[in-house]
Parts: sequence; structure tokens; C-alpha cells
Amino acid sequence: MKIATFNANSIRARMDIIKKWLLSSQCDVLCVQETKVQDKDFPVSAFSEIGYRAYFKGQKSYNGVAILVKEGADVLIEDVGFGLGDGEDSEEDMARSISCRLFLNSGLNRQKAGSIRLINIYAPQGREVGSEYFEKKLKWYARLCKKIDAIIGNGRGGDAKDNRAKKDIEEVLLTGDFNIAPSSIDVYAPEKKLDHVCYHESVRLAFKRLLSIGLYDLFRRFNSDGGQYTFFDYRLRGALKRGLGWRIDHMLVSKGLLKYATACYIDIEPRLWQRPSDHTFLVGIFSYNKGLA
Amino acid sequence: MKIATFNANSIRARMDIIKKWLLSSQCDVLCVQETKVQDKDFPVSAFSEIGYRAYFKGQKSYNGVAILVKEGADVLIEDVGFGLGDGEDSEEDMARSISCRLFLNSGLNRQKAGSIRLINIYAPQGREVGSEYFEKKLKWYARLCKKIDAIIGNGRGGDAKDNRAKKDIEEVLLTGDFNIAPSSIDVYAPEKKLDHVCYHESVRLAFKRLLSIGLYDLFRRFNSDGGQYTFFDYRLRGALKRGLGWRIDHMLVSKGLLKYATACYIDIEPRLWQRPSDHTFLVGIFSYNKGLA
DNA sequence: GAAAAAACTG
DNA sequence: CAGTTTTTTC
Repeated sequence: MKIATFNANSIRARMDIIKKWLLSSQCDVLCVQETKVQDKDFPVSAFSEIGYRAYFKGQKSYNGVAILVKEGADVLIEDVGFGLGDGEDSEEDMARSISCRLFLNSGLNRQKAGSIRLINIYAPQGREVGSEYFEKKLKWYARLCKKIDAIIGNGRGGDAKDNRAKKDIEEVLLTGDFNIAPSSIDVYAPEKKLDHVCYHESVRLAFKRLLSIGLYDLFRRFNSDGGQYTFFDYRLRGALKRGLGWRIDHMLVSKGLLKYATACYIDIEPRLWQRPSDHTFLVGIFSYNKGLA
Repeated sequence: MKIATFNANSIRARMDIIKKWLLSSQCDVLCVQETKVQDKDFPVSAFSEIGYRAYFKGQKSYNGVAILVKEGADVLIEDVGFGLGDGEDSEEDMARSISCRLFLNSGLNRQKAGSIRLINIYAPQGREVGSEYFEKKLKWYARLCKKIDAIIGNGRGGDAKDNRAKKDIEEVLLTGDFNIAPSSIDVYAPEKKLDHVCYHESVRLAFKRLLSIGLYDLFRRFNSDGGQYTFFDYRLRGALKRGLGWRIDHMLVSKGLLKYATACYIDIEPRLWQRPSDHTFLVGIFSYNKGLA
């Protein structure tokens, strides 16, 4: 199964790129962020025409998340929900995360394959260290961490709001635009970015906290090189060629899922296509054959 | 010789349409209005690439006029000037009219063919009857009429600002977007448009004044039908099909030129092309053979 | 309805 | 630099 994440920076402005990429990659599940479109204007039929079903929530000009699932793929979606679901969600928060249960049936029965809690996030950027927006970013991560912790079931309780029994929720796949470069090799001039909202110590700690509760940075399982970026600011001309980027889009998985992963890589090509997003695609591949081998 | 007028409603937004039309029509001289582009950004090379030289003046977001001349055509351009040239021109006025002397050499020597004063106008729209803008429109027309009258030489004097002797200036071709529907058959619901800035009695009188000093409405020399329009408001959906238009783009010629005219028609096709202007092309054809026959 | 500019955001 | 929204104009 191929799953990917992509900050589109307007899904409507990126239709050509997303369609081209989906058709060539044959991706099963694509998590999209910054769709920047209200639900009534979401291009549902454009995706159904190429064989993808869409789940989404957006706001007028900002934020917005979506999950695109290939029809006929051995993937089942259930329990789609928005926001962090802790009763603290603002209107904006509802357009910053979408989660669902994902059943993989690749040649296996549903029981055996089990289910994954897929969470697609568009984390707050934070604007400036010390601002109210940055404080909100940190709080949002604290809430996210609590939610994941509850799902993984490190504590005694499960998610109280979730009607399903805890035993049904086995593994976690947390992906999206985290707006955090986890370490110095994940940004082009780390020593100059210590006060940047995407590299400040406090956000790197937030990221580490996610790892500490049992998630694994999938990209780093397959690649230890620095200079591997998913985002290149439009404003820096020649940023890609000059290596001026950030690794802020991630795929974090729980331990039980980790063992099925066979690859995780950044597809840089779409960043070179016509009218690109400032982000590019991060891909993860999972295979039950590996786990069974 | 084929000459045409076209309100482009942004020449940059209309490049595809204009290039397509020039190449298919093989027009010798195209007068353009509402170019909406500053001189530094005018697409000079795009036109030179298809064999047209451009003369133009524009403002940042509004107004702007241009004359495109086919290279190698038997047409010579001299004395290009902007504004009405009476010392009363505002910055805006300078981007509302362009004039030049046009020498036609089609198989004849320059002496015999003589010269034409070509004036391409984008008349003020006027916004609302009674407004300062409408008053300015009427004043602008009074100035224009005075200018034409001087060129035609009905009075004693010539154009005092013009260094050339009066005898050199023989005929007048006044074309462009007049923002006036001259009569009831030139607008779709005249009885409802009596207070419209493009049909109010005062502007129809201004148009008649131009005729009274010796100009002829060329289109009406070849077509007496109503419902022949050059402009269809974007806001009225299906306007073209429903015949909801205006004839506000014109070609007025002096008597000596009139006798060489062989045709004048509205080319409605470009209004049906992709991303059209709200106006379409008005074409005039002149032949010295006719005059000599 | 369409175009351009200006203001805002990342 | 590249989005979206708002304002202005016709």
C-alpha cells in the first residue's frame, strides 16, 4: 500500500499537479493539507473522475485538509472525523486535522490486516516565536500528543469520546505538514533558524514528545542523510537547486505499523513541475508480506 | 487595406485572441483600446514576432490605446501623437487617444494615395448621467469634435499645434470605442436606456455633431439593420445569443475617404472564442481601385 | 462577469 | 513568490 502526504497550498490551484501525480504514482491514499477551499467548492468530481474518493473539511481562504482514497484499492475507510476531538477545537482546528480508521485488505482478510488510525494534520505555523499564534501552536501539539497517547493506549484509558472499544484501535499513522524541522539536518541553516517558529527548541521538543510516546519518524528509518527537504520557500529563488529547504512534512507510525513499512521517500519531481506547490510529496509504502516474512 | 478596431479589455489578457485574429484576418492596421498596461509592460515582442509593429500609450490599470501595423504592408505611419493635443489633456486623456498620419501605398505612389489622419479613441464611459465623469465625457467629445473640425478644415484655421501645412492633411479616419450607441437600433432596449451614459440624448447629440462636421458612420453605409452590436456585457449571461448588446465601437470617415470604402462589418466570431473581451472587432476595408473605377 | 490592484498570509 | 480576498472599474 502506498500512502503519501502533500501540502497543496490550494488544492484548486494544484489540480493538474495532484491529478498527474496520482495517476503516475498509483497512490492508494493521499493526505492533503492547505486545501484552502470551503467544502461546497471542493473539487469532488475532478477526483472521482480519476478514481479517487475524497474526505475533507476546509475554510474559505486558509487551512483545510483532505484524504483522497483510490476507489477499488484494498483500502477501507471508516469513522472519519475532524479536529482533535477533545472538545477544545476551534473552527480553524476543525480544518487542521482529519482522521479515520484505515483497513488494509491487501490479499488478507480484514481481521488479520487490522486497522490503523490515520491522522492527517496541518499544524499551525506560529507566525513568530512568542506570539499568541506560537503559543497556540504549542498548545495544539500538546493536545495532539495527548490524543495520540490515548489512541496508542499508553495510559489506562482509551479515547473516551470514541465509541469503539480500545482493542479495535491498534496502530497509528500520523502524517501531514507538521511545521517542524525535527533536527539540525532537516533545515538548511539551522544555526540561523533557532528563533524560527518551525525550528525553535520548543517545537522540536514537541516533535520529540510524539516520538517518546511510541511514534517513529518513518523517513528517518530509511534515510539518515541531511538536506532531504519537503518544503522550499517560493520567495528564495533557486531554493531547490541551492538546497534551501525544510523537512517539515512527516509520516510518523506506531511500532506495530513500523514493521510493515518497506520504504519512505520524498518525491522531489512535482516541485519542479509547472505551477508547483512550495511543498512536495512524502511517500510511505507498507507491505504485509514484509511483516509476515 | 483592412483596418479594424477592438476594445481588448486588457491587451495582455487578450493576446491569444488578438494574435489569432490578426493571423487569420491579415489585417493591416488594428486599433486597440483598454490595453490596461503601462508602456514598460506592453507586449511589443509578442506582436513583432507575428509581424506587427506597435504604437501605444497606457496607464497602470485603466485606459490605454494602441495601433498595430502589419510590417511590410503598404502602409506608412508618421506623426504619432497622444491625447487630443489641445493643451487640455490630463494624464488619463493621453491614454485615451492615439493619432497618426497613415499613408496608403497599395500599388499607387504615395503622392496619389495621399494621407489619412487616423485617430484611435477610447472615449470616457461616464459612469452615471449627471456625474462629474459624465460631464467630463461630454467635454471630451466637445474637444474631440473641435479637433476633427480643425483637421478637416471646415473653419479657416488648421491645427495650430501641427507643424505641417493644412494641405497635407486630407482625410480623417476616426475609430475606436466611442461609448455611444448612436441610435435606437444600436442598443437592445433603447427605451430603457434613455438615462444610460452610452445612450443619453446628450451623447447621441455629441455623435451627431461629429457627423455634422463631415464624418460618416461607415458601418451604416453598408448595413442598415438594427441589432448589429460590437459590445455584449459579461454580466448578462447569454447576451450574444439573446441579442443583448450595444453598437458603441465605430469607424467614422471623412467624405474623401468614404468613396474608397468597400466594406464595413462586425466580426462577431472572436466574442465566441475562449476568454473573450466583452467587445468584438469592427472591420473596414478600403480600396483605391474602387475610387478609381 | 471579468480584469487589475492592493492587502494579507505563508 | 504564489496563493485568496477585497475593491474598483466597466
